[in-house]
Amino acid sequence: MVEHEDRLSRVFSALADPTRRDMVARLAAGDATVSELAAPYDVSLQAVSKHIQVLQDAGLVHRSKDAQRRPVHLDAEVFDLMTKWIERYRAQAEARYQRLDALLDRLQGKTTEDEQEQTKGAAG
Amino acid sequence: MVEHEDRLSRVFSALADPTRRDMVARLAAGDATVSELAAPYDVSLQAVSKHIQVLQDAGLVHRSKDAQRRPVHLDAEVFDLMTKWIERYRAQAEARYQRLDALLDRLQGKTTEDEQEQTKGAAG
DNA sequence: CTCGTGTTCAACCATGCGGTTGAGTACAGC
DNA sequence: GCTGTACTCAACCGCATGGTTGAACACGAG
Repeated sequence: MVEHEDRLSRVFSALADPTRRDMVARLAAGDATVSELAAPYDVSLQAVSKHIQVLQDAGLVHRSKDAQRRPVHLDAEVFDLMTKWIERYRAQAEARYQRLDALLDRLQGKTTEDEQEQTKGAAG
Repeated sequence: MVEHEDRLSRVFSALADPTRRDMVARLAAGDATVSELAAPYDVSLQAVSKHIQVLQDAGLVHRSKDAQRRPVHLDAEVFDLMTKWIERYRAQAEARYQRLDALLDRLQGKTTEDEQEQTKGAAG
């Protein structure tokens, strides 16, 4: 029913498979046909074809036509989607961590009111 | 029992679920207990508990103890793992794309026997 | 000790996914 | 027009996963 998984989910999901990640890694070095991609793995061509379909559905690659061959090309722009998501929350988490760090610093001084004078907010 | 999936696979896999991504997003704003995390979703507490387990197995979070509560804390360092992987291949792909671009510049005027339609919108 | 709260464990079910094999499609070469 | 090559489609299988419910565990408060 819920076939309409959002893009990010499809991208992460596609990259969750080691074989598919390896394919992407190799495609980063240049386009490759299905059989070329399949060569290193001990699986059927059909399985590889399916993997490519998954990558394509995630928008990570697209296939063109060259006679019987179907050269696969990496579309690296989708990476931005992930990177943005990751960076957003990492930054948030890190900022929070630093605030907490500073807060702990301040609380440390607050136990003895005298030490409040120590301005250690610049630390870090 | 191939439970020994590599780290990267577990991270990508964990983040492939929208609910789990949302949890991570909320955890970036600060720690939360299981019930707090579960509140917005229309699923059982047990389901949420399982999600947290998945995130934990991926090294994205860890749980501490506070009486009966199990505050969940985001471990954002794992993001680096992904970012590094992504950046590595994106850079490679982009470099290649630029080389190809330069090559095409040089070959300009020389048409091959098989004209390919460039449906690309070029660089964003 | 008992009770309530917060969470996990266990069993179960439906769906999805990675793999297979077998058949079908598309194209180049003889 | 056959034959071989490159690939996809379709059906099937086993297992992992996300969900459920019900029981169990851990702990603080009476």
